[in-house]
Amino acid sequence: MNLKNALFEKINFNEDELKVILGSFEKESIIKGEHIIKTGKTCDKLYYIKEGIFRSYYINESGKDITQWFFNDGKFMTSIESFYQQKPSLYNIQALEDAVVYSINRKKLDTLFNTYPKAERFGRLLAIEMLIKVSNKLNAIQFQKAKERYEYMITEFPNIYYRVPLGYIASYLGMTQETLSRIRKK
Amino acid sequence: MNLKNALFEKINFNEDELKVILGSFEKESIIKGEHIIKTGKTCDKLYYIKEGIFRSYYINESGKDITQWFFNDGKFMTSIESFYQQKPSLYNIQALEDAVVYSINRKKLDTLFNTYPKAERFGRLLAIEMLIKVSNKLNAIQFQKAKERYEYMITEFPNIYYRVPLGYIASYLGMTQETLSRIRKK
DNA sequence: ATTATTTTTTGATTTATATCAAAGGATTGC
DNA sequence: GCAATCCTTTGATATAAATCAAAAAATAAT
Repeated sequence: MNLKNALFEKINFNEDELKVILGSFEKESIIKGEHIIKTGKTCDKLYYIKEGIFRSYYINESGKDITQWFFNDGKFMTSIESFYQQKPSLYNIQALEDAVVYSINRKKLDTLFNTYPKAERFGRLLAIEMLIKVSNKLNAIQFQKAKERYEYMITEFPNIYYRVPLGYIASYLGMTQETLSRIRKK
Repeated sequence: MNLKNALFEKINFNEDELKVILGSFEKESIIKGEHIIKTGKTCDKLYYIKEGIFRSYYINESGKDITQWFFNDGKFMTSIESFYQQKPSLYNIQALEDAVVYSINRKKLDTLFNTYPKAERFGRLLAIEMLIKVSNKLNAIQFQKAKERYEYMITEFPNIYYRVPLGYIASYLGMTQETLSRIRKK
């Protein structure tokens, strides 16, 4: 899906609005393995993924790499609390495949929010959509057995689960890669 | 905190705006144990809690009562995906103490959103705030031991953890009440 | 192609927490 | 004030998943 359709899906922007909004984004190419934001830095951009897969992750106190979320094409992505509250990011975000994205910085986005109430609404709907997804993951993680968590993964990310390293999925689901490997065998 | 200050905390509404917005809310009293929304019903109201504590919960496939979230005074509360997407609620929300709330229905809120871009912005900031909190819980639940999860609870809900039944906290944290009881002993 | 590196699988053992069961405490209602 | 609920604690046992270790498979580099 392209950015225009992604915007249109939630809000009926008119042609003029679309022109300005689309014009505020810049195209970027990112190669596999590259980071768009690192822990400790303040994230200044919101991204729309045209092609590719990304993950957010952090290294915990015991040195383990923990994947927090996957972002695939057609979705918006940022280090939320860093971008919106302009404070250091707790997460790294890394491309898992060569990717093409459209980005907008905080300043330009604020201008859009101030100029077009519809843009503000789009932002609100996007936040709510993400909130519901995170809640769903929480429910899956909180009370389900390892096998059911993997089933949740397949439902939530049907286009991703077979494309990214098993270890990343395991930590995303709150289990070790050995456990996930054993589950997959069945 | 009162509703006016809660609004003012995020957005500099002017006097006229505040008057209309505050006038759109209705005061309600709810007694301990009562439900403001039940599973399967569509939630039509957003609440501001002036006094009291609430919890959202559901009964899972094996019949267990699982607390999903706690809401205390000074916070906004609703069954998010039900209220915003107008579909049946997955959760019940119940008062754990006698409570006083201010409520606004979806229709009136939409009018406010359409009339005052600042209200829309308030809605966006509220959604983001909640999103960050849910993410924090997810990180606590996903990779921490039972003891650390209880410490997260104390940090996130310093005014609640000693006021609600231990069983509710246990399921909120993804553990059994026996485990939580043993942790508390220390 | 061959080596080097990364990722996944498999096995043996340990551990945190769930489950089952029952006894104590604390509240609520009459 | 006593009975009836409800909530919390304690103990014994079971279990899902973590940990540790190493082999096998897949991918990338020379």
